[in-house]
Amino acid sequence: MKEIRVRFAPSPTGYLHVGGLRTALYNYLFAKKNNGKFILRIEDTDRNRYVEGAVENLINSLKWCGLTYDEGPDVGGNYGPYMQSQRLDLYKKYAEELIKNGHAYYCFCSQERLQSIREEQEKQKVPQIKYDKHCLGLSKDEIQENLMNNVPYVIRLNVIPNQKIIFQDIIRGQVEFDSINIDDQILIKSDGYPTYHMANVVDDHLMEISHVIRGEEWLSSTPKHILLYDYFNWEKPEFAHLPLLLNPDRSKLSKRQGDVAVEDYRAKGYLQSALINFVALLGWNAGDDKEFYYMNELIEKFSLERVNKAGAVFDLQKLNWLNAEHLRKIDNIELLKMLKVYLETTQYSKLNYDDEKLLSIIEAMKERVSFIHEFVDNCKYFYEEPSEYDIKSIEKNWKEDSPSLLIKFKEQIEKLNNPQKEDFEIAFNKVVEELNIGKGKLIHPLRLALTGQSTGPGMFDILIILGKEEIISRIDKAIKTIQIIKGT
RNA sequence: GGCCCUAUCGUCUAAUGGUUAGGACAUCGCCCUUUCACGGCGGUAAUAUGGGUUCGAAUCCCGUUAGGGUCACCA
Repeated sequence: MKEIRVRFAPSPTGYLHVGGLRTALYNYLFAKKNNGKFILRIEDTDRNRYVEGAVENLINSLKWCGLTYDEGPDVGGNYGPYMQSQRLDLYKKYAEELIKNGHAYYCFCSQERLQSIREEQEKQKVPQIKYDKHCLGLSKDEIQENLMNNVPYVIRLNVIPNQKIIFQDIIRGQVEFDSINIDDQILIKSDGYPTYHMANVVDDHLMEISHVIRGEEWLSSTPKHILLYDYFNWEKPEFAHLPLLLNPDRSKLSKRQGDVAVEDYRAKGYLQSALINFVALLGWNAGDDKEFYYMNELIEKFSLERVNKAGAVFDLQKLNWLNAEHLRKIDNIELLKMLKVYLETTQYSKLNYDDEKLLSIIEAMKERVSFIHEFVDNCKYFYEEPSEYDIKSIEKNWKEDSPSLLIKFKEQIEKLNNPQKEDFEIAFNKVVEELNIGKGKLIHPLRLALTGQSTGPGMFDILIILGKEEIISRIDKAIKTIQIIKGT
């Protein structure tokens, strides 16, 4: 059997789009599943859109996602170079071959003439605006003369009209087009660079790509590619056109309506395993109820036949849920490393908490967060004393006798020497029993005094993390501050 | 506008001619917990529409509607 070879072929626009990530991922999964090769090819044939550092950025995002490729610009391979801008001679050579066979021709028409053709056709309301094949009628001598005089030219595909072009798409089944609707596509631009269609077909052939897996936006240009394969007399690859990723309003996923770059999600603290899991499920499922996947499981289960036809809305809520799920599966030692990295970027970088303390924060918060940064943002009271107290909680939980209860509790704490979690528990119970009150009467104002809010981990987890001295000082401060707030 | 693709809960989807149309996210309620979260249980919620074919249609066919893609010397 022929070797499976697939490619991800982005143009370097500056970042990796999540739609591109999904395309890359499906290519990767398909290759790995079938013991094939996954190739990265950079389609940088538009000199006007050159962006400094775009390729490096793309490669970084791909690597962060764990999509390692077998061949590519920075890793090499037997089919290189993998940057189209370094393959210009090849495209030229094949275009000239097409000219010899009559399947392509030189076109010397100016932009102005093309413009006026278009306007004229628009006026006449022709169904499909097309080039009028004017230069196809040029004699050999005229062409020679133009070339000698360095008249700028492009090379166009000579499309024969009224032919049915039929191909099988793995996802969509049979798709039919009529060549009457296909323009004499430019193959080589006047700057000598190829257009997408030319470069793509030549490279896919030369690189022995077995399956072209790409976004649906390419479906309607596939007949052009089919024509090229036929005119070259080359064997065609299999095609699979993936459904699009959509905004919540069902338009094509765009920057205007949220983040589209992989690096944005990375910067916001999304885990790569969660992003991959989420994106994999946008348009594919294994046919069962499983939704939590790691990459190796995706590889095992993936098949193109189970990819959906309809576009999928990129739903942040589900991504957030998956992120939390993935986060909870990470062991605490690993979380500790991640938390320390994050802390370095915050105002608390000079706190120098020891690992034991950070580990207990992780332990206390793990079921309550969806992101690493929430080990800090959702419980700042572990890193600094509260600067304000939740007003609703004051109204609800701060009673006349709250200060005296807290003072009683504080007195018990002051007696403790190097207290452990159980000691706090004993001290707490002692106060409650002596005063013969419900636990809530003390727990609520205590939580408010120590954290400034009414929600969070168990009280004794908070106590042990804060420690004796901090508890005492926070109780003192809270009593003073809240009395003032209540007074006004 | 031409051509092409698509259409199941708000969202992601399952059901490839016979199911009380299933699951997940979100949402609502209850339980657990003297907080919150996690967890458990339950509820609301879908086959766009009109015709066929068939004993039987979400599923096959045709029309309509709606959405999307594409029609560049961009990819």
